Amino acid sequence: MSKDHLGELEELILLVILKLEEQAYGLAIQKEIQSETSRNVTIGAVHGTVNRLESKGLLESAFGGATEERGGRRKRFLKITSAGMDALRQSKELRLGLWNQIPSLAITKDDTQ
Amino acid sequence: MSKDHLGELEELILLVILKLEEQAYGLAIQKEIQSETSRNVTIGAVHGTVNRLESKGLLESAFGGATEERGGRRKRFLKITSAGMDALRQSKELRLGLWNQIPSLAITKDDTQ
DNA sequence: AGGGTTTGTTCTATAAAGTAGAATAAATTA
DNA sequence: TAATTTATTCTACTTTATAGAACAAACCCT
Repeated sequence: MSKDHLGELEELILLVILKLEEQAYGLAIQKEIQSETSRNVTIGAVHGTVNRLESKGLLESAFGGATEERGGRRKRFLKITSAGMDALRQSKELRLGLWNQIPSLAITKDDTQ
Repeated sequence: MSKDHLGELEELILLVILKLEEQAYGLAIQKEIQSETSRNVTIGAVHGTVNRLESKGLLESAFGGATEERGGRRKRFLKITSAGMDALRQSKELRLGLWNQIPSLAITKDDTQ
């Protein structure tokens, strides 16, 4: 079927949310993208994309409690759904499949952990 | 710096062009995407993206000669530039880096050729 | 309580990327 | 030169991504 693939920023944000685990919220995502890719994505772009992903059912959000002994508004924490994980895995399979058909991009043992 | 990343379809098309080697042109790309991903991208989408990639210097195009003993218009063959290869490699490094920080997505020897 | 500071999300406008398919063009065959 | 085949180009539209200012909610201090 068509139209189930992730946009480029959508995929990046899902991956960063997984990496951040319990500390995944808008500003943290923005900072993580900056440090991981030297790319300056604005906070509006992050939240806009997060909202889109939530409406597609690929992630869920919930506001954290107040009083973490700091000032500032409550954080909106993000969590990947199983549909979100499926989308990420599908994207990974697609790329691995193509890379491995192209000698100069194929995965080798150097790429493993 | 910012703004050097590939769109989702841009990356897919570059990879397919590499795979198709000397037979990379619009219709062949469309068919390859269909068979590789079960995704129906229209021919207009393919050429639009190819044009954008060419104007960014990530690929080059040249019309094939006539007379291949068939009917039909000349093919516009596509070839990745070194800047295009760099962009693909950078995209690969970014994903490998993130996947390998996420246990359930990390690359294992099963993913190698 | 009121004002200031910090931390974070929401909102509005625009640009870029992707979708869709009809129109058109160039080649061969008859 | 008309019909057929193969392929690109064109036009309009939708979805994604970019940008940053405006706004909100928590804390601290006096």
